[in-house]
Amino acid sequence: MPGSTSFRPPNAAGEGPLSYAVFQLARAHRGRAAAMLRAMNLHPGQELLLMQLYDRDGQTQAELLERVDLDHSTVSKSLRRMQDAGLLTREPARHDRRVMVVRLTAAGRAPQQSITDMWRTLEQISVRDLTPEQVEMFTAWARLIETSVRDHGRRAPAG
Amino acid sequence: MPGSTSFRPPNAAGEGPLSYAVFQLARAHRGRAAAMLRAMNLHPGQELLLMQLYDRDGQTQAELLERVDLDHSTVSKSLRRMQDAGLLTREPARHDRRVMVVRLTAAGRAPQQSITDMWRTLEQISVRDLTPEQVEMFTAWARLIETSVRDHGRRAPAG
DNA sequence: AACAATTACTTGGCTAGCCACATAATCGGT
DNA sequence: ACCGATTATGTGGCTAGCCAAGTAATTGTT
Repeated sequence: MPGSTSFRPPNAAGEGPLSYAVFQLARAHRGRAAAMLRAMNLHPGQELLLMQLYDRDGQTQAELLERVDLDHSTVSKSLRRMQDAGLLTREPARHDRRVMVVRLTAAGRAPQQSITDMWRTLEQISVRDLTPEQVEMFTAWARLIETSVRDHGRRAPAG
Repeated sequence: MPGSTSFRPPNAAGEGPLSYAVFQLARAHRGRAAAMLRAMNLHPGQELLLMQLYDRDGQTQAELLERVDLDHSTVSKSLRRMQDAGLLTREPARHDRRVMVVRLTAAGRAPQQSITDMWRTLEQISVRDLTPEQVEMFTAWARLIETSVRDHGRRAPAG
């Protein structure tokens, strides 16, 4: 969060107040997360991969890919850097030598608690000025909007 | 938005449901915006700089910087690429030769309407499943959360 | 069994974005 | 007038993220 002074929305943003708010909120949010992650020598995005591996170690790159929903090249490169950093190992599976099995090292398992704490802290900061009910509604609506944005262009859910 | 299939949140994300929702919403949102921008040969982020220049042409790099609240190096590099793309010109101011004055070219002014339309479209998609009242509340809360996240660590407003 | 199609992953190339450091010009105090 | 801050911008170096193209292994088809 470079400046942190409040900045004025451009005129055209008036066409999409919600969208603009989402943009700005996301940048602030990600910036705060990045700052906290830096303290534990992680880069934003890496914690999501680690969290998936905390849920189940030894996953395939393709499995991780499906769960984090990023481009496969992004995951491939991130994992390689995390491997270089000693957080995990990757080795081809026996039955299918295309597949890369990803396993946490001790160094990769170490920050689990810190990451959990980080999420909790970030959440506490975020909801500071909202009631639990408001948080509930906001979160539900955020998921709703996400679905709208994701599904756009596809067939309607059913009817 | 690579996969667009719905993916499962990792366990640790349960520590911050709102934060996780914000993360995912932002990625979907930005992805959709990026797709629309690509159609007009722009990269995400560039439209914000253009919008600022639509509001007032001939701004200083420092002025733009303050308004978009990014790192100065990011703005510097983005503007250079946009200059290379023929969207704008940069020349040192006379009275202060450190300062770079940024001006739109015809090619830079051209996509103004498209950008405005893009924002409107993105907004319509986003709010598809919400009532105007819900949109209003969501937007207000998003700004509130943004403020919390931004202000965290600074001194209280007064006392 | 041979060969095309698919799958899993890698690599190259690009932009966004950050930090840290460097440079140039202006401002301020003596 | 000098010389140390301050200001405005640039550069280098790194990661995240995308797309497009490439490689290697497995599956499917005939």
